[in-house]
Amino acid sequence: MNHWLMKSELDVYPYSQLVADGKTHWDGVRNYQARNMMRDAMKEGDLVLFYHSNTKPPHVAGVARIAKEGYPDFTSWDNECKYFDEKSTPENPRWFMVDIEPVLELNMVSLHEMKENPKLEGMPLLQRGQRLSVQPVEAAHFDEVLAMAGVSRDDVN
DNA sequence: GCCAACGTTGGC
DNA sequence: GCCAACGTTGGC
Repeated sequence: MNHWLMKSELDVYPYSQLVADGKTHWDGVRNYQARNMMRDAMKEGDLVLFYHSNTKPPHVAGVARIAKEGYPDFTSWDNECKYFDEKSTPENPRWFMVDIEPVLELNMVSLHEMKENPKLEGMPLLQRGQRLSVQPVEAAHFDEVLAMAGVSRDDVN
């Protein structure tokens, strides 16, 4: 199983909204690296750290799970949609998304705390200048973030 | 294929 | 609001 981190702006789509919705399609990603991960690497059942960006403090808010593997992002050919891309069509989709569902809300683990934790050294999220909204997470790092939130792997199975 | 200009992300 | 990082665009 692979592990991931996905960013969402708190005031755009918070973890609580994912809980309320029960499941959502992760549309609007328009970055090729992130697209490739969603299209090729994410597998159903993979676990995701759900991260709130653009808030104080930025933090991990919960665990989610890949509920449906990569498929074309239909908002990309909807010209009413802000994510419209004229180069993407149903016949030749340029952008992909996955579905995710909530698993467990976590006690907030702040970016600051994570930076202070030597066990998380090398985690992409903590690298200077990284901006990817979808990132891979090593299993050991994933477990350590869970530990910081006071839960264990067993709690998310 | 290079690279300057520009836009976006996102922490601070 | 600032600005570093970095992706994208488009002229050449």
